Amino acid sequence: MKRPPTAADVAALAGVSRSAVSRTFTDGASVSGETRAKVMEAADKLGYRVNHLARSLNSAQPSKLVALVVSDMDHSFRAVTVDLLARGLVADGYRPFLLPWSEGDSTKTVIDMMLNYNVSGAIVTSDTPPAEIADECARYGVPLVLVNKAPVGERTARVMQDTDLAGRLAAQELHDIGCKRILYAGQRRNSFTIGARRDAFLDEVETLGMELVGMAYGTAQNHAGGIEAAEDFLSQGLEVDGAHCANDFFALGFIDGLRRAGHSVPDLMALVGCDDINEAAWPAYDLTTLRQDPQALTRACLDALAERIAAPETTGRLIRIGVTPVRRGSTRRT
Amino acid sequence: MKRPPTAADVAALAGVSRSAVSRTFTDGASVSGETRAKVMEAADKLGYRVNHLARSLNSAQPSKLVALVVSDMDHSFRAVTVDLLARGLVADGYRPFLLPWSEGDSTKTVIDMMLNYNVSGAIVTSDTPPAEIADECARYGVPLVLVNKAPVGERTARVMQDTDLAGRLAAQELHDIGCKRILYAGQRRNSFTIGARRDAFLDEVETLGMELVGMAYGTAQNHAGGIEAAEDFLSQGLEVDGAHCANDFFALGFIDGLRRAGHSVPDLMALVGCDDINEAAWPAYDLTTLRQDPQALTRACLDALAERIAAPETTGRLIRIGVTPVRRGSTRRT
DNA sequence: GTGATCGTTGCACACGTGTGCAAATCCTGT
DNA sequence: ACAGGATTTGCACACGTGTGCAACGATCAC
Repeated sequence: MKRPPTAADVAALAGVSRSAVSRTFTDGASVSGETRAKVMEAADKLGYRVNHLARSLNSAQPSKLVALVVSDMDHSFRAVTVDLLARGLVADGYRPFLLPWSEGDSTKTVIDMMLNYNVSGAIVTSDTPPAEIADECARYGVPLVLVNKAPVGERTARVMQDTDLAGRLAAQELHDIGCKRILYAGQRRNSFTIGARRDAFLDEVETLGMELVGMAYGTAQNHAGGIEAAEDFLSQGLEVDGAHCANDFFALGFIDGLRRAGHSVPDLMALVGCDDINEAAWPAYDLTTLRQDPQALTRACLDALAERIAAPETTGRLIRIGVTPVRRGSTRRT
Repeated sequence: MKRPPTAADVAALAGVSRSAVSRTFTDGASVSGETRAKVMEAADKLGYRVNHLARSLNSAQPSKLVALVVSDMDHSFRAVTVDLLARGLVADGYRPFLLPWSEGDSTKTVIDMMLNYNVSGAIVTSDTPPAEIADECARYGVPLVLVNKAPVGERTARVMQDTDLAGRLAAQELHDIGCKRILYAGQRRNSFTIGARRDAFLDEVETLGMELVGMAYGTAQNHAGGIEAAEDFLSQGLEVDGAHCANDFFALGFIDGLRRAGHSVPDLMALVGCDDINEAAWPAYDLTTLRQDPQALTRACLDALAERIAAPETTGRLIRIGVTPVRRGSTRRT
């Protein structure tokens, strides 16, 4: 097991100085075509690759490492987002570290990781906000982009859904098909984005002259939580003709919970979710929802990160991502 | 924007040599309690963190970086696996790079990434096998673990489902409830694991005295592919009482495709999938399947990787992960 | 008190790379 | 042929860390 070849090895074989090798692999450096050719040949023969770790040691060159702090990867929308973010980062020349974090985990590991490897930036897209992480980033001057999270610190950029628009659109969808008696189903203790969306929804329900008849709760914002919420709803004996769920995953569970009791959507009530995950379009559910474009979300994150890496002193910005209603069977009157 | 503090800064503040600082943060080094205390205080005041990039430059210490090459993150099982792998790696002190790769992408980026950052190992879990990646890893001596992929090279470890067992169990599940006329639905050009499982399935179908009536194809191994396969099946006018699908995602699509035409499972035919993704348990589908434990899969990968990092010269090994039948409504006779 | 032993400390080097600076080389115009 | 400029090259240093080696001081046994 021999160690990988270094620039010095290549220089020796090519009969030039080590500087020449370095310059050959540095964009915009001054090397003659002849030397470059000799170097390339020797490098190819030896299988030489520039060691980026050593390169980034030289403080002039930034490290190109970016931390990707993620939770709830089993949520379909999250998985897609992470995939797109990683792809985008790689395409832009960055190297994404994947740092899973879930409630209860120590934040120390994540923080150590970011600072020990002096990443040049971080994107945080976990639901429950580990404020410590943001604080430490701010303290050490690591550019930070938060996705769908409450503001933390002075200089962090934030990308989030236009929750106000989303909440209002959900209410309008129900209003448009003539709903009058409305239910909201979600988690009791909501995450930041979902909470804001719910508030906008409830507000618009009132504005449009519909009546909020009740709330149904589940303990998690996923399929299982939706089933619980359906049971909660049924146990209350409410009469309702339209509902909005915290997100699509929850809505699918809600539908399954209603079905288990012999009901069906939209016969029992019209239903609007949020996110437009792939599963929402499956014929078994055919869920009306509000599309949050993962491409747009991702692009905004990458732009914001690049901007903050270029000018770390900039004060934080908030970028809102729009939503589009996607009408499907769950709001189709039969 | 000031640069992060270095060991020299800490040494100056604490009034000791830089070596003392280094030794304070190195396990098993010889430092007196008094010096250690002074160093820790100074380090804390300055907010010093050891720079792991510089540390790993010293060839004695391995880099602790691991590449995670992944495709099809939108597949639920894949997302869960990646999450568990990343968690496990972080827990074991490694740092996972997330490298998305899909068919059509250049392998150059991935290979460059691994070699430029001289990762100490890599786990590849993309479906279509980029043999080049494995070849380059072998050439440069990067320990490699392949998940559910065809063998490549001499010294790569492989972790894969016991496809033979899985295929036979699928057939037996159908046989147990009295099926006689069997259908297989999947992709025409199968991935390695799915192909092997299909072969074992077809073999066992014959052994048990059932009849293979036909095949149905879709163009992708996901929900959309399953719908296509259902249409393909219906257009052939076959009579069938049991079927096995390439994987769960595909099976859910297959069910939806049959439903769209007014049929239902298991009334039209019994159905067995494979993987046991979360969605398979959803009441709308209630799919009988073969559980592939992601925890066991992940653990095996991490162990294999650790083993190969410790002794890179070892010849490749194949670790088989068992499967367990999970009986649900799709094979329940009404 | 003295010699031996052992834990602690600092110096200096190594790791692989980028780059400022000055020397050297090449090219061009007359 | 020669001056002057433009381009290329090599030297030496910097980046932040770990560690072998020798020196140093303390402790202990006699």
